Amino acid sequence: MVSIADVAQDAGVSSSTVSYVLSGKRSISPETRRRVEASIHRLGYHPHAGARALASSRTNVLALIMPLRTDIDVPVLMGFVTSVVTAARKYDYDVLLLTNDEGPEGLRRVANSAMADALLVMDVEVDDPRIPVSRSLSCPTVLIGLPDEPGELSCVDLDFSAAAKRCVHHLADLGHEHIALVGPSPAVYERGTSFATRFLRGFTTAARERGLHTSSQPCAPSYEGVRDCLDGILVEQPRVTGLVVHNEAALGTLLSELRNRDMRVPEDVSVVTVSPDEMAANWPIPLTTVPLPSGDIGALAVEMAMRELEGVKSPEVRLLSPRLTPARSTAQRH
Amino acid sequence: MVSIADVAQDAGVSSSTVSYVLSGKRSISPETRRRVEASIHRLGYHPHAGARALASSRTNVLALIMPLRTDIDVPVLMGFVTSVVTAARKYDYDVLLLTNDEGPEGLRRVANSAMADALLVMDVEVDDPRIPVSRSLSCPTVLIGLPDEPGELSCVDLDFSAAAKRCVHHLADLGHEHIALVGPSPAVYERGTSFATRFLRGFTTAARERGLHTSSQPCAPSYEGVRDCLDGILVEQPRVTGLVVHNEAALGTLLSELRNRDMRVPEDVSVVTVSPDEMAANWPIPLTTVPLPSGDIGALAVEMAMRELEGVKSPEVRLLSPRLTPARSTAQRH
DNA sequence: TGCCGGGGTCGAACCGCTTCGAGGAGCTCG
DNA sequence: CGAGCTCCTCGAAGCGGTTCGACCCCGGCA
Repeated sequence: MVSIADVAQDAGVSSSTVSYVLSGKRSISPETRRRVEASIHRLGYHPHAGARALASSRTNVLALIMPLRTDIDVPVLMGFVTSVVTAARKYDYDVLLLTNDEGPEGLRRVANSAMADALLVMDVEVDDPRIPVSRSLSCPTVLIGLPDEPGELSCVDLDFSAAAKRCVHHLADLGHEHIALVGPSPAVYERGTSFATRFLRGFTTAARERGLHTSSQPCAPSYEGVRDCLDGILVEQPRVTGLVVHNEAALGTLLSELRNRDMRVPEDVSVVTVSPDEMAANWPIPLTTVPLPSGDIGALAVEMAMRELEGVKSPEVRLLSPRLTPARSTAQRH
Repeated sequence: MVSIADVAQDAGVSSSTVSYVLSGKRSISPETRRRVEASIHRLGYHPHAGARALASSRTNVLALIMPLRTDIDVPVLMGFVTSVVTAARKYDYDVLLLTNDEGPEGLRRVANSAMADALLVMDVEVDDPRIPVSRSLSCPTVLIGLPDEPGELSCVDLDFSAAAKRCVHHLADLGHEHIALVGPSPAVYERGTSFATRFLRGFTTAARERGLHTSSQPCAPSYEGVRDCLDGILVEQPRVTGLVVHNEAALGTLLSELRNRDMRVPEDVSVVTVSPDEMAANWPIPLTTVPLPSGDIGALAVEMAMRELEGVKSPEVRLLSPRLTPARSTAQRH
């Protein structure tokens, strides 16, 4: 392994000089800098990450805690993960990926053994056991999601309440009076996942404001789940003409099932959905969508972590405002 | 931060004794061990990862290099990622997640700066620039996928050739004589992704053996892509009664489109597909499937890396044999 | 001419852990 | 009774960086 001493010798300087060339924390004469950089390049020197972490108590690593669930929307999850990794690299950070099956103890392990400088926690629940732990950790933490009591922790998320309202207003503006929400899997509600409840609340609030008749049903992402969900809705709202779908995984099956039942989109029923950026256009009918900007959220989470590491920024809660992209799946009520 | 010296002092022993308690590399009297463990627990001691890596030149970290593509099957990718992380934890390893947009240089960076003990490379192409680099790295590497020349590197993958054959034989056994392959996105073929070509080869070979008429088309995962793909197939094989779908992302759209065209499954056309474990049952018609065991593959990749780290095992190529799970989407030809 | 100041470089201490050689205690055996 | 073991524990030397104080050299100024 080529070490800083090798570079120093090769360049005819001391190893501290090499270190300063690398970190830029002291001024170095142009000539020396040139020689050192040449040696670094020629020897293919890469600083030993462990040694660096030990000496500087900085790892240049971000820990990302990922849910290990099957009921969650996989593309959205993947969107977070890739955007976090990509954004982190821009700051010369790498990403350590953890699953939350270690529970809160996993956070403690990673933070206390100095494997990462900051924690990004995904899929936080309304009352998440990981929150008190990370608060006690003196390690900057950014939550992707919004718990009931963020306390001193930063949060980023889509403003799901506003997103739901936007969907409802869109349908109301088109004259729909009976609308329904196809929600996430029942399990998502049961464990108190924050975005689901926020969306539901936004939905009902906006519908009440506009004087709409509503129904809302969770929806397991299997064929049976979709069928039951639709049955449930039609019992509660036989005259439903507008559907808000907050369940990416069930979307395809739902559209098939609508056609099975001769409910044409958008002639008989308008459909508006919350789903990952790219997917909306790839359906037989282009869907009216509130995009879920997982890329933006991931990148923002990284940025907030960086600000906290620089020490310049205190924790904050950032909820991105939703856009709605109209397409052919929603229409004026007949 | 609580260090090994704190523990040592608390337990009334030297820090090397604490180290040996932790590593088990020398025998320790039961009484001493008990005291040390109590102190560790009471102080909440976690060894400093960087210091440990520096001293032992072992990081207990695996680097996983992930593709950053949109044309790849996201759930499969996610299956790899989660199973790798989960399996790694069983060996007390963590996972550093990299994207391949750093290219081969990223591998070198991570290996040379001693951030990981081994490399797991996903989505390898037939002639992948990362292969010569990782071969030069003296860092155990496991490829998920199968390049043309693995050389001294380990590989794990599903035997896609066998998988294709199994699909073909299944259809042939049911009496189908005109079959077609709905392949992955054109981009996947263009960049020489190994599994696509292996599958295609298996498909044609088996079909020839059985004397079947075939067509094969790549398929972009949009509605237009599916439509064009189906059009192409029907031009080449107007009498097609069997479809092999090797494109998870397009599957839903494809099934809708078949119904649009009044091609009933399985009465008019049988459909067999390669797709992630869980999904097969969640369609309106349960699908005959060759499961793509991403969980097994990920776990196996980790295991192989561990063997190599222990130094007991030399590189090897492991191709998992496919199973075929019959369901209602394939039937005897009418 | 002598002094001061600052840019550029060096040496050494340290970060927290692993590991190796050494050594003390207690035992057996000749 | 001492030599020779085994079993357990200790001390110290690294591992490869960062960082701080010290030092040298040189130019400017009184």
